[in-house]
Amino acid sequence: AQNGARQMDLGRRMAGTLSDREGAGASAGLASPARRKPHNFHAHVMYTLGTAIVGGTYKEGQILPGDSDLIDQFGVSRTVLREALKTLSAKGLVEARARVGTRVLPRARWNMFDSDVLLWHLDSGISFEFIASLAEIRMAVEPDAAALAAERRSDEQADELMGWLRGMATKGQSAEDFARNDVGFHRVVAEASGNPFMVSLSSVVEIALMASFTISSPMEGGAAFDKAVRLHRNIAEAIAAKDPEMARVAMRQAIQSGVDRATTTLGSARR
Amino acid sequence: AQNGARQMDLGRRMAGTLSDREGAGASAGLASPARRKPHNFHAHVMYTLGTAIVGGTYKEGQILPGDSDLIDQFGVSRTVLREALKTLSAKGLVEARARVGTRVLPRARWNMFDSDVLLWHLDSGISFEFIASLAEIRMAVEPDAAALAAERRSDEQADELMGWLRGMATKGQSAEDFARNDVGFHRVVAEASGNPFMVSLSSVVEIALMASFTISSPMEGGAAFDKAVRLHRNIAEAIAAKDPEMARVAMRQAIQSGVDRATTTLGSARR
DNA sequence: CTTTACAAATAATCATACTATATGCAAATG
DNA sequence: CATTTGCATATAGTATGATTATTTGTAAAG
Repeated sequence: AQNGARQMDLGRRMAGTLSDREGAGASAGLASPARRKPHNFHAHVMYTLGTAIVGGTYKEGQILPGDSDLIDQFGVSRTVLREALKTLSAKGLVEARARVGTRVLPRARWNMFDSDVLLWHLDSGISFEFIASLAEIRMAVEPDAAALAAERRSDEQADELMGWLRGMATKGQSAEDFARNDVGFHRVVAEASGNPFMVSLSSVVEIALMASFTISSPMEGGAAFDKAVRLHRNIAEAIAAKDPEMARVAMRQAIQSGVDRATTTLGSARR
Repeated sequence: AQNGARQMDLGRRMAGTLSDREGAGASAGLASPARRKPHNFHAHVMYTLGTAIVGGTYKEGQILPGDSDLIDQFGVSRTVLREALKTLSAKGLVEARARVGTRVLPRARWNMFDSDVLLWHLDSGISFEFIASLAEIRMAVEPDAAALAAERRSDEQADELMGWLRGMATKGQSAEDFARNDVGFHRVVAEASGNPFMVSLSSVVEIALMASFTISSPMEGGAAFDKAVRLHRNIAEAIAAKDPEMARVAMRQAIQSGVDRATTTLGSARR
């Protein structure tokens, strides 16, 4: 029952499916606006399955539907489906074995430092504990990164830091612009640390910051804005002065301040 | 020039290629013995390209050969090649764009916390700086993980910790067994921290520890062995006593000791 | 009860054809 | 002459059907 003159309308059928996805995927796409990644079939399947797994629709150890079922469900070819599954496998979410199917791996094997996995977590319901965990990791790594940066920074990097700081201090900018400057600042600190792992962690920090700002931006209150700028200035100055301990403390304060703001806002919104 | 009665010997040809790879891949496979992952075509292509990129054969920003070239080079089908590239893409090593090819992304976008990426780094020449970076990350995160574990551990986890410690303290075991116990110990600490990111980092720690032991195992010297066991006992006891600060300090000492041993051995071997 | 052999299910691989998309060049336009 | 527009082309993306490999459950043999 799967033959006939079907090859003729392949193009039309595919175009139609693309449009359908564009329309149906709007609800999912809204969660993260202005993502400039090209969202093709493969990305759509990956996102849907990824959020379903992270969100608990498919629990750990569970076998998710076989190839043919998923093909029907998504209306894509086996090629696309398999590439999506391979991608999920690469991120440690699933493992495919012959005769048993594709199994969801235990959370311990998920690569939490993967940007996509992180985004899926945020998209599938932002939990208080998750934000706390994010904060703990930042609190563990970034102060050390700042200290290392104070020891190893180049002059150019010190200048870059001041540039982002000036951006943050600009009055009247949008919350998104402020976040962008904040992210840039922290990325340069990571780069200046000279440690590739710290740099890799920047993508995590980036997502954490963006998530924080969707909860509460320091732009809203003038006092919070001034405080954020002042704390970041302390970091930049400590790194410029090549003072590791001061950089460590300053970074700790800046992170703590941001986390406090986000958690209190989220906490009051819960009641 | 690519037709004829080829479909007839597909099976034979594939079986032959598999055997060839098994033989030719021995040089690459030797670097990591007893890896129980099923190494299929896809894994072979991924490993070869992955190490080539990480090792600098393909530099950042460079376009790697087109699909057809790589198909010829590896003797695999388009499906396999594309799945391998998708996997590399998932790990942030490359990005494919129509009309330009598959480009190697800047190192800053590589996911350094991916087990494969990490292994490829170690396989493509172990550098002094890389080990130092690994140590810096451990030093930043694991003491905090130990402190959190001291606050949040369950009684079962405290018992588990003691179990792994007993394993480490066992006399006359192989260096590999000792490493396994060490890895288990640190993984339980991460789990007890209750932070999924710490758990995810365990795979990094695992690889770091295994790499350290290929350089120098504390099994070699009796004094080093006793010291390692003693330092780990301090951690376990601090966590059992729910003393975060003591756990933090103890973990710091244990890591420092291991790193010192590895670096001095590596340093003296260099001269 | 253990081992071995077989069968079935499922992922893995292959081959080919076609579509979508981005880049560069050329022609048209101001 | 500079700028924009359109088209050709190269490359990745997608589709489909067929075949092989591998694992596991089950049944038969010991």
